Order: sequence, then C-alpha cells, then structure tokens
Amino acid sequence: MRIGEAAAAVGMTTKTLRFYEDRGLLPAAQRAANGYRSYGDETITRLDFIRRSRGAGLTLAQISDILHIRDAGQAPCTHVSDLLARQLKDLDWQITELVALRSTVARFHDTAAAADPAACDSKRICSYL
Amino acid sequence: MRIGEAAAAVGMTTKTLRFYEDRGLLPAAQRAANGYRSYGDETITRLDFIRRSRGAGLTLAQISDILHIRDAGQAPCTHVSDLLARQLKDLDWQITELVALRSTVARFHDTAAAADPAACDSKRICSYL
DNA sequence: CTGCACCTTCCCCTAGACTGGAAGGTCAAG
DNA sequence: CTTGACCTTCCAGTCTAGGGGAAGGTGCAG
Repeated sequence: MRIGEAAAAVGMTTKTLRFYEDRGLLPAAQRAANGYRSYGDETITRLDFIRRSRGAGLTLAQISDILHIRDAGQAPCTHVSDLLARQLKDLDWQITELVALRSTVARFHDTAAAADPAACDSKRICSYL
Repeated sequence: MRIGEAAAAVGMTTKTLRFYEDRGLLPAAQRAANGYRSYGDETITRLDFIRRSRGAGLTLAQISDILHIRDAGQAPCTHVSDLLARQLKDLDWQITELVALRSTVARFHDTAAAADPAACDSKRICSYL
C-alpha cells in the first residue's frame, strides 16, 4: 500500500504519515524499488491506534511511549510495567481534569438554560460565565 | 491602575495583559501622561470574565467573540449558551475516548503485572504486549 | 545622583502537531 | 511525448497562549 492509500484509509494526510515516521511513531517504512513508501495492514492498525489516542487527547510523546512499549521485544518487564503504570496514572489525571471541566461547563450551561436572556447583566459581560 | 497592579489583581502577568490587548480581548488601554497604560475597574471585570472563560476551556478566539458581542451592545447569552452546549458535547466525546483508551492501556498493564517478576529479570522477551 | 522598581516597544522563542510549497522523480493513460 | 496523479526530500510557516529579554523611559527613596 502506498502512502496516499494508507493515509486515505485512516483519514489522515500523507504529510501526517511522514511526520509520524519522522517522530518515530511509525517505523521507517519499507520502500518499493522506486523509493516509494510501502505499507502493510499493521501500519493501518497502528495509525488507528494513534488516531484513537489523539482523539482522546494524548500527546504524540505519550502515544509514542505506548507504541514503543508494544514494540519493545526485549524491554525489561519492570520498566514496561512502570511505563504503563505511569501512562495509566496520566490517563486517570487527564480524565479527572476533563470530568471536572465538564462539570464546570455543565453548571454554566444549566445556568444559561434557566436564565432569562433579557436579564443578562451587561456589567458582568455574560452572567452565564 | 497601572498594568502591574491590574495583572496582580487577576493573577495574570503584564505580558498577558498586553497580549490580550494585542489580540483584541482588551480595548486599547488609556494612557497616563507618561505613556503608561491606565486601567479602570471595568478592565478587572473583563479580565475576570476572561479568566473564568479560560477556566471553562474556551479559547481566546471564542472569548473574543463573546466580548465583541457584548461590546456591540448585544447580549451574548444565546451565543454563549450554544458555545457551552458545543463545549459540553466535545468534552463528553473526549471523556468517552479517554476512558476507552484507559481500559486498553489498563489491559496492557494488567497483563504485564500478571507476569512472573522473576522471569522478567533476565533477558526474557516481554511478549505480553 | 544613584539605585531600584516599574513601565514602554520590539522582536524572537517555546511546544505541539501539523501544513504548505518548492524542486524534482515515477508511472500509466491518451 | 506529454499530461496528470502520484511520490520523494527539505525547509518554512501556522496556530495557541503566552514567555524571555533587550534597550530605553519614569518616578520615588535615600
């Protein structure tokens, strides 16, 4: 599969795939005789994982860690476990933060839904926030 | 009130206030005879609003929109309500994704933790990822 | 007078995640 | 043989929300 095809399959651009390769999220691609990158299905799987993780707000560095753990054929188990534990803690932290933000926003929104727009105090700019 | 005082009053830096002015979130400040910016209480109100909105996860562009609606003499309430609804939907999506991702990573971690630690000390391949 | 904290503008830097464009190679179709 | 859609590398720009620091003006205390 060439880069354009792979990119289309996961809804990314060719630029993004090359960028991920450069950042180490994708291994250096195999090349066809003409120098074109050639991808297999496992790259699609990997890109899907990246897309899902990105969608969840993980940074490329964090995703890279997870992928490298998965790639590490010979990483010491304790290190792998530690990295995953840290990743979990990080995810828990992010979830906590997002849930807190959600409840803040929900409170603002509830106020907005219950309020009389005409009563909006201009001195506060918007009384919903 | 000079810029440092205003910044301290809302827990921002003078850099941030000048930046907000540059980005149109604050109107061009009045100047004292010596050229120093001079702020009134309404700027504090405005900065507080910006801070609250940032706390709700709004971008400066979104906040700027709200402020400009207010500055135009209209009540931004409907706009804000829509914005908050969209923000909520977005947050719900992010939380869902993040929780799903957490369970994926947790599964990796559980597998790793279940392995025999003694067997991990050696150069054994960590095959459980 | 000097020191010091404050203020001014100016421009560059950061990180994260791309995106655009230039300059050029490859290949199947018309 | 040329066109057009691909692909290559490399360098540069974008956006967000500021931060760093230079070079210089202001104003009060000692």
